Amino acid sequence: MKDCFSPDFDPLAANAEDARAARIYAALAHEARLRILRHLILQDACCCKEIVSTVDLAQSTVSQHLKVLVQAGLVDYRPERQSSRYSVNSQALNAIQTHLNGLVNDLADFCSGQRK
Amino acid sequence: MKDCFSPDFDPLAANAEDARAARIYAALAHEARLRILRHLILQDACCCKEIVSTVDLAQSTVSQHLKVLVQAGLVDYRPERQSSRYSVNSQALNAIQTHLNGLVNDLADFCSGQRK
DNA sequence: ATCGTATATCGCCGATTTACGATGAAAGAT
DNA sequence: ATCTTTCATCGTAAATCGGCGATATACGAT
Repeated sequence: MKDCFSPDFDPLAANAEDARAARIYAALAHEARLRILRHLILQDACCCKEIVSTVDLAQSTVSQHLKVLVQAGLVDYRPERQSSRYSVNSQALNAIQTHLNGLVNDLADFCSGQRK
Repeated sequence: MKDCFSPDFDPLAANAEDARAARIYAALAHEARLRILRHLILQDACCCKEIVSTVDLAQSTVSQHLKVLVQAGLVDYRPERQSSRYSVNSQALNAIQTHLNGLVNDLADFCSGQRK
């Protein structure tokens, strides 16, 4: 547990996790990508074409969105002979959940006046 | 609980929550705004100047970032005589946490092969 | 060898974001 | 009345995003 109340604690110190978290939040910040991600969650290891068929976007656009998700680490990519396979990276999803929980918990701690 | 396994469930149906969630994720998708938000969490009801002093950015830039957070609903804004007051909207923070939990839980349910 | 399919990438564009300095408004201080 | 402080907004420039069609690659099928 972070010691947020020690005298030299600086909540604004360069936070390496924030940089990574910001990239993941950015990947989540588009309705189409949320749809794609949810599809991948419920139907693992999809190919690009299948996703195109469920989203009203051009194939090239979907490919771009998938690339964003992959670069953020939220989705794993396995190029296959005929059709590539995309699947959710549950670790990354858990990581961003943890990051967000950290914010919310800080708030909860503050509201309850809790000290270490 | 959403019935994700009913025959006519469509995970890709237009999801009104996704639009709002995407806006909030976008607000979180910047390191400076994460810093600002964390500062507001640990030190409620800050004025703009105080935040400027903790982030290496121009006052106008900070003001813009605050505007993004306010428009996303993550931060409340109360213009004051001398110095405006910004404070975290815990409801919005909880809402986005719930949205993210929804994704993660869907994944967990899928992995465990759980059915209703 | 040619065709069809699936996919990634390129080039282009309009829109949006991010940053800054400058300016103006509101209010307290002198 | 005149400064000073605080803050939002405007204008601007650079960068990035989001979308599309076109194209290139890879491979199975004919």
